[in-house]
Amino acid sequence: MSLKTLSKSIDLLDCFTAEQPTWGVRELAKHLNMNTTVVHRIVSTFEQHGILMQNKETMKYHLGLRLLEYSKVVTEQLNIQQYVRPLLKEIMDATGESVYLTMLEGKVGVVVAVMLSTQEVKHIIPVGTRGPLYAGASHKVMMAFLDEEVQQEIMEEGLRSVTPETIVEPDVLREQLEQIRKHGWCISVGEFTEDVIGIAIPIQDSQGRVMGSVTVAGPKYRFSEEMVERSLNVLLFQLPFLRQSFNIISHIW
Amino acid sequence: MSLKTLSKSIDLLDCFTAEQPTWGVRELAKHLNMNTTVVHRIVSTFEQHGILMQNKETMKYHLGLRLLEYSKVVTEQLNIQQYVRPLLKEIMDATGESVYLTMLEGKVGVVVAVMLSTQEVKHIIPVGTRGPLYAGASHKVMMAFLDEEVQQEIMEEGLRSVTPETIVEPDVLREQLEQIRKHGWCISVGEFTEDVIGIAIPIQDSQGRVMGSVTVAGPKYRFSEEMVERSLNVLLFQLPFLRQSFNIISHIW
DNA sequence: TAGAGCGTTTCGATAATCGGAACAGTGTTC
DNA sequence: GAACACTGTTCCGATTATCGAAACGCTCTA
Repeated sequence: MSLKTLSKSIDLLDCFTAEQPTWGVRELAKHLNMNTTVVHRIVSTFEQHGILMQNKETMKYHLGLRLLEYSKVVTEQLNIQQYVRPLLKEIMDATGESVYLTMLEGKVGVVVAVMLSTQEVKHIIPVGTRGPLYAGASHKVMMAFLDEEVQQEIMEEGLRSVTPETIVEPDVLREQLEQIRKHGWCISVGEFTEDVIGIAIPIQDSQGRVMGSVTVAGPKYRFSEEMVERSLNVLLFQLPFLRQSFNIISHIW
Repeated sequence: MSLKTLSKSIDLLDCFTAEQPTWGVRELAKHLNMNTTVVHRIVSTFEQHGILMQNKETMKYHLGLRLLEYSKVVTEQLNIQQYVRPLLKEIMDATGESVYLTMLEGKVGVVVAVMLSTQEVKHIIPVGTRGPLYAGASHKVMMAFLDEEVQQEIMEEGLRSVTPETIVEPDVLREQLEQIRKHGWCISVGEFTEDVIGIAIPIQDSQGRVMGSVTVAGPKYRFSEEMVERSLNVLLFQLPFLRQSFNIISHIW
């Protein structure tokens, strides 16, 4: 069993998104079908701990700076600065395109580290971004190596378009996953971000379970056949080092 | 009044630090003087929401990836990428040293953006780091412009050494704050990090209230008198632009 | 094989949460 | 300028969710 009060409080916290980062008390109450008093108590408790902050002019609430500290602990624990980012940098230098480290969390992928291309035109997805496992190379390459029953569950929960290019046909997706397993890598065009190509390889632990993926991504027009092949070679060359870094991480996790 | 359950749950979350990022259920219960069952319920509720995660081998818990998303919303809201970081970059380019944007949160300072020096030897403090207002240039420069009663409260709560150089004498501190108000900037040596010089200016809103500070920091040996003066000039030159960026931010916050 | 440790579950006693109503503000409308 | 609508906030008795000792199932050590 779980704590109802805490669970509701977290649901409330989840309302604070990039799309709507500020909320009033009654506004939140309406949105969550909760009593105003209850929302107020939750919100003021969060405020006391720096997790929410109140704008004293508009009286509305927004996420607090304390959350930056939690996030700092997470990334430090992943040893991202020390182990992973140097590897991403090498891949970025060799390809010239943005590189992403994505991790598996249940049935979603989470971007945990980025190394941005130094070119003027580049692909940018911020750390912390989450998305469904069926859209985009970085996610599909993880989904392909999950148990079939989990894949089935994801498809039964419904495939929704992120972009017009997102695969929403279960049969098409199933066949693609089959191909990804066969090749050991995945290329997608515009499935998660329009006009962007992603090339991804999975990272597995010593028992062969997928933990995450590494992706090179950039604007379509820069990815000739030769460039695709080169990117893939760079990724596959770095794979053993990435695996090793992940083993260090997984000892902590 | 505040919610006891939620308050305790957040206290529990606060145990997960860089020093001790993983905890067992009974271990946490002992540390917090709480019942094991209670801790277990809190922990598993957090886990259901991705805020904590359990290592299925050691059975211990650690902070979850969901926290990265909250942090993403915070920084996006601050429009740090868009407005602030380019300014920090200019300061870094002009001085060659690491630059920090710190914000005031009650009686602590929180690092909300960094632009690291490209030199081999550099000062590094990660985003999300918190510290008392009496230690280091970035913090003292904010404290100096607070109401006197708040300053008094901070001193009454006790001044503890962060490094051997930290000012712990209330009278010395009071005089320094006086000087900072007079000059409009602050230089400190080794108060927050040993052998590191920090040069900071405050950022105030249109009503003159301190919102944060910007700091140039690097190893002591690189800061000649000339370099100190140059850094200060760079900071003061960028100040109006930084203020403007902060005004944009404060409209949202 | 016994013991000590772990995370987890159960269930009745307990105490914290809930929520309607009212308060104190601000800004808008007529 | 008074009535209204809207904020965030506080109060207090009824409600119900949380609490916690004890036990379970497991692993690891002696």
